[in-house]
Amino acid sequence: MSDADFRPEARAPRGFSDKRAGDLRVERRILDAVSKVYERWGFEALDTGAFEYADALGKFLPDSDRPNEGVFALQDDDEQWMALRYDLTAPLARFAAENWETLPKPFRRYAFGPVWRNEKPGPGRYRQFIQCDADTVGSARPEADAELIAMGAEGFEAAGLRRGDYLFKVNSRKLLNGLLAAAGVESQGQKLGVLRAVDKLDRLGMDGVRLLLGEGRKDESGAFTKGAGLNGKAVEAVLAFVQIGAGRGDTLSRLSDVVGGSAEGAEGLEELGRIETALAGLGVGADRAVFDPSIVRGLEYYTGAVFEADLLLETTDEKGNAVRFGSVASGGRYDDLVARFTGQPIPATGISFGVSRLAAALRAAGHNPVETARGPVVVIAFDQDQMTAYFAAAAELRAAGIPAEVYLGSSGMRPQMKYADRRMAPAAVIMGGDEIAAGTVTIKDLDLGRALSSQVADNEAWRAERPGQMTVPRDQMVAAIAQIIEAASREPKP
RNA sequence: GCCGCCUUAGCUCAGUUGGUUAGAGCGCUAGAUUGUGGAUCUAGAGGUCCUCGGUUCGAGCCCGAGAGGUGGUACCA
Repeated sequence: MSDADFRPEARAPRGFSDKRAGDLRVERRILDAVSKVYERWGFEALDTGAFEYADALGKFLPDSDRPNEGVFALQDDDEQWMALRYDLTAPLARFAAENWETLPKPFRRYAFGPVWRNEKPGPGRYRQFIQCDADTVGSARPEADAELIAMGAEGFEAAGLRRGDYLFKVNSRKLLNGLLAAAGVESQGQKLGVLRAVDKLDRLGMDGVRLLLGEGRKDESGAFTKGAGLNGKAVEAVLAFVQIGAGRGDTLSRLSDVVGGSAEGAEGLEELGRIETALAGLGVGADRAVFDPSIVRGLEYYTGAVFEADLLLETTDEKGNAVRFGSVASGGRYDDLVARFTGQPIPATGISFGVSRLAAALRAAGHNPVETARGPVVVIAFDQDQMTAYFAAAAELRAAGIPAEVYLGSSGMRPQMKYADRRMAPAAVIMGGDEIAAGTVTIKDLDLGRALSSQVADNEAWRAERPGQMTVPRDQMVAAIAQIIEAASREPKP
C-alpha cells in the first residue's frame, strides 16, 4: 500500500473519551459549584502545568526501560524525564516546596483539571479524568482535616446532591498502626498487606478479609492472593477493630477500648476526637459524616486521618441495572510528602473530588439529566443575494444576548429547517423575497411545532398549518424571538 | 498482569452440517413536497464479516496466534 492509500482509522485512543455539549455542561456546573465552595472557605486557586519532572511525581518513576509504567512520560531535549501528572497532590507538594519561603502559612489552595494515568481503562475508568482538589499545607491540626470534610459535604450539595445522597467515612491510619504495633506487627510489608486486605472488606466480606490477613485467599477463578501473614491473634484483633461499626461519639468510645492501649492508637483517637468536635461546630452531623474503622484507603502515603465519601443514592445504567459508584471524593493527611523535597517535615491534608465520576453518577441518578443542548436561533439562508440581511439579523440577535447563527451549508430550505430542528434551535428566522420587500420577517417557533407535530398525521395538513409561524415587522424580530425563548424556558419541553 | 466470554453496516443484531452475489430493524442521503421540521411512502448510499496465518475444491462459520471490547481478579501514586 502506498502512503497515499493509507487511511487512518478515525477513533479516539482507548481510555480517552470525547465529551459533547451536554456532558461538558454537567461537568462545568460541578467544577463551578465546587470551586465556589472552596473559595468561600478561603482556598486560593492554583494552576500548574500538565507535566512535572518525573522525580517530582514520586514512587512511580519512569526509566528508560519502562518509561510509561503507570504514567505518560517522555524525555525532554535535555534528557530529563517529564511525565503527565497523575493527580493534583504531587504537583502541589512540588509547588509548596518550591515556594515555601514566600507562601502564607498555612497555605490553602484549590486546583482542578485533567490528570492522566496510563493503566487499563474500563467502564467508568478513563486514562484522562478531571479532579478538583483542596489542600491545606502547613497545619498539623486535626481541625484542618475536619474542615475539608465539612467543605466536601458542602461541595456535594452545591453540585446538586441532596443531603442523604452521600456520606463521608472517616478513620485514622494511626489507629490501625497502633493496633498492629501492640500485636507485634512491625514489618512495612505486613502493614501494607493489612491495609489492602481491609480495603476489600465491602467486596469480600469478613471471611475473605480474614484469609487475606492470614495466609492468603484463592478466588473463584483459582488465582491465589498472598495474605499479610498475621498470626491468629493479630488477625482477630484487626477484624474486631474493623467491625466496631460506623458512628460518631459512640464509635470513638468503642474504639478507645480496642486501640487505646498503644501510644500511636491513643494519638489517633485524640485526633479523631478533635475532628468530632470541629465537625459538630461546623454543623456536620452523623447524617453526613461518620467514623468508620473499615475505611483505610489503599495508598501508602497517608499518615493520619483518611476519609472517603460514598454515594448512597440508587443509580441504574441504560439497561436498568443497578450501578455502584465507588467513592467520588476522598482524601486524608499526608505529612511526609513535602518533606521529600525540602527535608523539612511539613504537615498537609487534602481532599479530592472525582469530577468525571460525580458527573456520571449525577447523570445515572437522573438528578441532572443531560438535556440535549439548546441550539442557536437559525437564520435561514434563503437567497444567496441577501446574505447581508441575514448576517445583520443574526448580529442583532447576538447583541440582544440571543445565540444565533446564519446557516452556512449549501442546502435548500427544507434541509435548513431540519438542521435547525436537530440543533434544538428554539426558532428559525425566514427572510425570503416576500418578507424583505414587505419589511417583515417570518419567525417559526420550533418548540411549538415540536409539541404540535404529534397530533398531525398527514404532511399536507402539517405544512399547510405552518405551526408556530408568524410574520412580524422587521424591527420587532428580536422582541418576538425573545418572547419565544422566554416561554420555552418556563414550560417543560415535551 | 492473570482467567472467562465476546467482535458481522453508523447503532442493535440475524446468518442453517462449511456452499453462488452476506441480511433485517433503526439511523443516514435523496425524492414524493420548485418557500418549511414530524409522520407516511419510494429509491439510494453504506461491509478488509477485528487482524494475520492455517485446514479445505470452497471459510463470516473450523483450528492457531495477535488486537480490541467486556466481566471477574490483582495492582492503583
